[in-house]
Order: sequence, then structure tokens, then C-alpha cells
Amino acid sequence: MLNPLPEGAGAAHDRLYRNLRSRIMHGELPPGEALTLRGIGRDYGVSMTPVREAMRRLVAEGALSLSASGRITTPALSNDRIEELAAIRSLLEPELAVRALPRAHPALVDRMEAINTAIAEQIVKHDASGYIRTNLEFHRTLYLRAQAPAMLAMAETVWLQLGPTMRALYGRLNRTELPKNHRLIVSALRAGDEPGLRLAVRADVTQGLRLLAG
Amino acid sequence: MLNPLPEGAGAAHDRLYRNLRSRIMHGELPPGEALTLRGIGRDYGVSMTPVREAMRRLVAEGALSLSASGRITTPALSNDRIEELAAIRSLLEPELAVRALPRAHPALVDRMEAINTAIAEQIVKHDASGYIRTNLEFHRTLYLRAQAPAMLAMAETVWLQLGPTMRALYGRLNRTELPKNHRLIVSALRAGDEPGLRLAVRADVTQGLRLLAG
DNA sequence: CCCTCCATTTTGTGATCACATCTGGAGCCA
DNA sequence: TGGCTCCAGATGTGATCACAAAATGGAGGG
Repeated sequence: MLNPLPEGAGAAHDRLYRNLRSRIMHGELPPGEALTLRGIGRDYGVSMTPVREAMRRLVAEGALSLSASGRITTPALSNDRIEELAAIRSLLEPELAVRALPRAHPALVDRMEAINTAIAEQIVKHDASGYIRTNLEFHRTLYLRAQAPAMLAMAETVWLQLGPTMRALYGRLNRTELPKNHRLIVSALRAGDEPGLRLAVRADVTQGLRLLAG
Repeated sequence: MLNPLPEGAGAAHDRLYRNLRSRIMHGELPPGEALTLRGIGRDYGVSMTPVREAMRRLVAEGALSLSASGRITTPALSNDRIEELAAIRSLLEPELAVRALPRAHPALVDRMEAINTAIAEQIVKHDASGYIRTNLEFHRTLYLRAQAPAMLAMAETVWLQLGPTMRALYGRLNRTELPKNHRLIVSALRAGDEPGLRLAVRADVTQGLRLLAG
């Protein structure tokens, strides 16, 4: 049998879920975008049934908002909510980084540095979605080493909720260079500097979002 | 119109969701319990459609586990997973408590003390589910004052995942008296002692779960 | 006594339909 | 122009059905 895993396999509702989740997390949909069951079903060539299940799942994770009448949109977050989600990131992610620290062998840090140069490429291309995607890949590469799947899942849920907002935010800040905190994270990892790593991750996680709320 | 809110109102899938979620969070179902769409539908007098949506939502929150073949059971957590969830609680809940501290007026603390005596009653009745319910009410009463809905939702998700395990755990520890950490929390609130509150909440949150893993 | 195999039953998945409700805008009046 | 009513189309909800895959349980053989 040897696990085929043909990338687009499995139940239709799960395929829909993964596809939509990825698009939302990476900021491919703007905040406030309306989605309909029949519309999504038409786009993916399936009936409403699997679409409803995928939507229900995404709503449960906060990736989508549900109006009182059942209409589904991407979330348009208030500033208070954005600050709160940033606070959650600054609680979870330093902990994940510190747990990964003893397991972060040099090859891993090299890989993170490679992702950093990929981020720089996305910046010069002005590709918001690509920037978000590679930025999250930088963080996930480190956190995977923490051996803490529940905590990582929770962090990803927060990323998901911030996805559409991140896209809108990216347009405002006209970034021109790689965030310096990523370099600080890499050096702290190389030096085995736990307090420095905590600070660098916390700073990186809150930097972009503070200016929006301010 | 004046929002009727007849307690059992709204869409069937939502009613199912709330009901099952409450039962799971409060430990009314043992770990590893199997649930079927047709079975739940029969119990609640609805078809499979709304049941599927409620299940999908609960699975997304980690309240239920989904096997590779789509079978649904209450989660049977490994010790590693339990420790990890306890670690998440010890990150989120002290923060919630500290945020609530400046808003915790005396009447609120009185109410928490009243809940404490209710917990003591559940203990003498040997009512595991009642104990879990009132214990969570103690925490939620405080955290609601933190004005941090996203963080509270995240904490509740962790409670939900631990629900069935808490039930199994309760049987092992044969509690005879009120956890002393609840008293410490109340005094720290009265004294406005932020570091003390942090410590007391962290201790309360990890106390029961450590002995299971140990 | 334990294991294997096969038929039966159970179970999840997805499509389709009927229905109640909501949305959005045209049309109208002040 | 501004605000209101009202209706046609769009939308979410739930029931039912057909189907394939998986679990179940018992017969048969080692």
C-alpha cells in the first residue's frame, strides 16, 4: 500500500478545508470577504454538503466569521482583538522557541537563515502573500523542533485568525528590508542564549501588529 | 422581537454543538467513548446532517478525535499531551488572572468564594462532573473580568480537550478537601498581589495534572 | 484454543431536494 | 434628495437517499 498521499487526496470536505485554510492563513483573502456555500461548491466542483463541513471547521478555528443569519465572511478584526491575538502570540511563541532551543542543531539554523533570504526575495517582489507564507515558515521550522504539537497548533490557530488582517497590514508598512528580529533570533539560537531568544521572538511577534493598533 | 432566547433555540446543529461541548468539557463522557452520527441523531431526534456539522466543529476544537476512517471518539490523551496542555494552561491562565486583577472588585471575589464552597459540596457528594463544572466556573468568573475574549476562548478550548481526562483523573485522586490554591488565589486578589496571583494560578492549574503524568 | 476468511451490518461521505429566511435594490412617496 | 415598502433572487438549514469503505461477528480450519 505504501501511503500514496497524492497531495489532493482524501475526503472532499478535507481537501476544501486545507485549501481554504491555507489561503486564509497566507492572506490571499482580504478582511470582510463574503463566502457562500454554493459559490465555493461551484468553484471546487462539489455540492454544498462538504463545503458546509469545511466552513464549520474553519469558523470553529476563528478563520472565518459567522453572522447571526449564518452568512460567512473573512474576519475584520477590531484593534482590541488584534492586540489580544498579538499578546497570545507573545505568550506562546517564546515558549515554543525556548523548547526548541536545545534541539536546534546547526543544520536547522542554516535552514532558517535560508528561509530568511527567501523572505527578502518576497519583499523585493512586493508579494504580500509570499511574504506571509515564508515568514510563517521561518517560525514553524523552529517551533516544530519544540515537540509540542498542541502548542504549535494553538499558535497556528492565531496565525490563521490574523491572516486576512496581515494582508491588509502588509500594504500599509511598505517593508523594504528583512525584519532585524529574525537575525536576532538566529544569533540567539547559535549562541544558545535563552533569554535573548525569548526577547527576540517576542519582539518579532509584536512588532508588525503594534503599529496597526497605534 | 426582543430576543426571545428560549435556551434551546437556534439551529439544530448549534444546539447539538453546545450540548455536546458542555458534556465533554465537564467530563460526562469517559475518554475513548465512540460516537456515531446516526446514534447522536437518534438521541436528539434529528438527521445526520446537523450532527455532522456539530461533530466537525467539536473535532476542530480538539474536543473529539477523528480516526483515519472517520470514526469519532472522545480523546484518550497520552501523558505527553496532558503535560503539554497543562503547560498551555500555565501560560494562559496566569496572564488572564493578572489582567483581571485590577478589575476584580470585592463583590467578584465574594462570588468566587461562594463558588469555592459550592466546590466543597461537590467534593462531599463525590460528583466528578459537578466538581469539574464548578471548578471551571471559579476560573471563568475571574477570567471574564480580563476583557480578553480570544484568550479566554483559547483557555476554554484547552479545558475542553482535557474534559474526558479530568473525569478519569478525578476518580484516582479521591479528593477530600478544597484545593488550597483556590484560597491562595482569593487572598492574592484581595491583597492586589500580582506575583502571588500568578504563582497561585499556575500552581492550581498544574497540581491535578502532574500526579497523573508522574 | 487461536487464527483466518467472508458475509452482514454499521458507518461516514456526498448529492439533491424542499423550505424558511434574509438580502439587496427597484420603485414609490414625501 | 432622502427614506420607506415590497418583492424576486440568493442563501443557509435540514431531511433523505445512494454508495463505498470499514467494522463486526461467526463459521471453518489449523
